[in-house]
Amino acid sequence: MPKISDEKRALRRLQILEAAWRCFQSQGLHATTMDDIIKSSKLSAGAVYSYFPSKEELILAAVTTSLGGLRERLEPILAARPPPPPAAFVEQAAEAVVHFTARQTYDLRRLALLGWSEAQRNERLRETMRDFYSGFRDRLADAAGSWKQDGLLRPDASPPDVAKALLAAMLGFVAQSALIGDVDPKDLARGVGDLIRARSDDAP
Amino acid sequence: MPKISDEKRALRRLQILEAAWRCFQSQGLHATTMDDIIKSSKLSAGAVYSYFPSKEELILAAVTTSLGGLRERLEPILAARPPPPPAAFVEQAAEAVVHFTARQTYDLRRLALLGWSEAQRNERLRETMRDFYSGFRDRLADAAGSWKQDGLLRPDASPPDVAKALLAAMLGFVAQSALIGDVDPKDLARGVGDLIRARSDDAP
Amino acid sequence: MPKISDEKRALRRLQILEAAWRCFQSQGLHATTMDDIIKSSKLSAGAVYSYFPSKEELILAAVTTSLGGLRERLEPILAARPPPPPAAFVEQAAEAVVHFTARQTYDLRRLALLGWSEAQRNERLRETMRDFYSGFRDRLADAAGSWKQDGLLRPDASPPDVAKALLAAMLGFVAQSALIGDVDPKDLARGVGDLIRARSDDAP
Amino acid sequence: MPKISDEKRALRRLQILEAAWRCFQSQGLHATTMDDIIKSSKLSAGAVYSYFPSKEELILAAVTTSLGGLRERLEPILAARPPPPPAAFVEQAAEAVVHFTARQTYDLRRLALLGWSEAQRNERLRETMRDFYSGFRDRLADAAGSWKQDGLLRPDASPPDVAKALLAAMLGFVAQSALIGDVDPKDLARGVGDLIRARSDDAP
DNA sequence: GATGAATGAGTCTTCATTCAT
DNA sequence: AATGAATGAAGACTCATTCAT
Repeated sequence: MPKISDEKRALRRLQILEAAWRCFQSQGLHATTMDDIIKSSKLSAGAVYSYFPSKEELILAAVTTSLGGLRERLEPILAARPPPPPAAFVEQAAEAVVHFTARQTYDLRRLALLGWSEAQRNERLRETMRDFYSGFRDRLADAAGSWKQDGLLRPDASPPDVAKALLAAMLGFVAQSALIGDVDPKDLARGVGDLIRARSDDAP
Repeated sequence: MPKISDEKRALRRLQILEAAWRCFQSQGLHATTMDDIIKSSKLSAGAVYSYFPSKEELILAAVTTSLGGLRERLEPILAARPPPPPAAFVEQAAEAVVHFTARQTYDLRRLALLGWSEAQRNERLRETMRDFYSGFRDRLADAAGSWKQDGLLRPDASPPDVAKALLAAMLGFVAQSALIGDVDPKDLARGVGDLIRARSDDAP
Repeated sequence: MPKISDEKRALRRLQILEAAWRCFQSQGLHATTMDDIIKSSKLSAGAVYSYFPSKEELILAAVTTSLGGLRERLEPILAARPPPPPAAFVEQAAEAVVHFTARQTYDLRRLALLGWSEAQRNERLRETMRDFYSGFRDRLADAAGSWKQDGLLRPDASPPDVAKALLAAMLGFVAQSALIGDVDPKDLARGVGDLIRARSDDAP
Repeated sequence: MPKISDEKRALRRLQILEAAWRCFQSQGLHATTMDDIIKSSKLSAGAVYSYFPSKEELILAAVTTSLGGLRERLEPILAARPPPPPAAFVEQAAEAVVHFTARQTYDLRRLALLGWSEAQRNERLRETMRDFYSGFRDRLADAAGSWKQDGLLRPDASPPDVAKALLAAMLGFVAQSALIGDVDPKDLARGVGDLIRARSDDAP
């Protein structure tokens, strides 16, 4: 197995994936035909099918790869110890999502919504996403545990629930910015911060 | 003078809509064929098409009607003065989403994700959703204004940003519970509450 | 059987026929749906079907009735004795076609082309048309016989062939004016006249 | 670099066109389903659609191609100088129509009537036909001018009107032979000749 | 009788996938 | 290995006709 060939293969794969991202994002998963992707990738039908055996696999790969890229971006934020306090944390994670978008030919936020929808009827995709998001949530819970330890959260705070709230904020940021479009990470962080600075005796 | 009463017409319409909800939610918007809906509605193709002129219209109606029902459920929560404090507010709104779901033959959360995805490529649906969600967010901003006035939020809090954060929490609750499935309104409220009770001097 | 009812029936029939003419002429025979005709006639589906048991019958009636009207218009021209000489004859007949058109809500020429086409695949229509046109041609042969007797045509002229040529001129006038649109009866008569006045020794 | 040669492509195209001609002519334009043509062409639906993007295009191509073939046949007759005298001219042109028919798998006369009818509601077809027939008529007017110059027509004859009369004779020949069926080019020529030899002082 | 809602077979067209060259 | 022409099952939608009210 010559090395060049492997490299070439990886390149080709990416070429197809990028074509798929472009198409999916502008037309949606189902309205995109294999022919659209084939044309956009500048390869032949046979070539594309030799890399991805079906449209479903291609969708799965497109989403999985995308999620993998995001995970890499998120990693340093999640790994920081001590973690940045909640509002800053949310802002940094939202920035990662936005920057990831800007860097590539595709918009992660729109692709995410497509993936969520598809996950409703695609078992494998659902599992992939569940793993990704619950893995992320576990890391958030770790961060919350750390905040609690540092006294940033009260002793009776529930890190898993804080993680749920923070994941909701993140997912909701993605949805909101794809659907309405006028939210940026700073807005979100400010809103979260304002809530954190609220008079706590009225919070049940 | 129609041979069929307005009442009956409305009933038939609902019959089709319920069939559509059932199908959409179990198979997704595009994987559902008109024939699935026709069979499920126990009507003929022609009859279905006399109520909804195309699949696209049917999708639009299914989503719009659903959103309308949710709006009604949310109304009393949004209209309460003074509004319940943030965490309670979020809990009640999330409860409305969950209860709405339980009451009908369909799961609003799953349908919502399908709608978000479809809105990426359907202009009219996108507008409908943008109107709905930004209308909802405006009401959230009103509530935030009220909290500020009552001293629940600090004088320098930004109600629009708080609204963005709260909408994100709501949308994210929907996504998270459709994707992972183990969140309930109380978890969310507790997490939000824990954040609110956080030591604010570390919130930037 | 009350007389009013019969009159009313005839009126209704005509009302439907006129609707059919309008639709056929603007959309063609097959692109016109029964619903178009029903709407245009201001009657109900059931009512229309009580007058004409199928679309095919309606087409047949529309064409037959139309042809009947034309026959009446043509009759005096065909019955004149001695008949007008060839060019004048052609002009008068063409005028009858054109005037017939102007008098009604429909354009006989366009309807004729639709009928010719339909006659290719509708046995009954084909027979109706064949009867009509060959009956007309027989009358033209009579006129040609008369011209021959009067010395207008040479003694060796063939009245049946002259009739074929004249029928061709008439049918061709209809087709040409529907397809190109810039022919009027006077043009046709002048052209025919110019040919008749040609130097006959070069005609084989 | 296509896997299939241009030659083969042209052959396949013709294969489909011939299937379409067969079907159209026996069932009419609208009663012919794409499936009829697909079956008759021995190709698959997808293959047929890769050559003709819609039924309408196929109809247009069937008619246009057919007209093109006729034009070639007519060309030498129109190009002869001096042109044959009127009756001979008409006979030769009618022969061309008849022979064209015999040579192929289709009957040009029947197809022509279908095309005329369709042209009523199809803009592009109407233009194609108008161009074809008025182009042909222009050539007829040239011939008439030549006859006039040669003294075959009187000095006051109107070549454009003579062309209209001759085009009418040709179109009418097509219609008459499709509708009644007992006319041949010789009959037509004889009838025209008899008219030309008529006593001209009675022609207005 | 009259109405018009309902029926459902039939149409055109698309598109994921294959396989001969 | 690569190509892209071909396949054909499946989908959205229409419309002549019927029949319950």
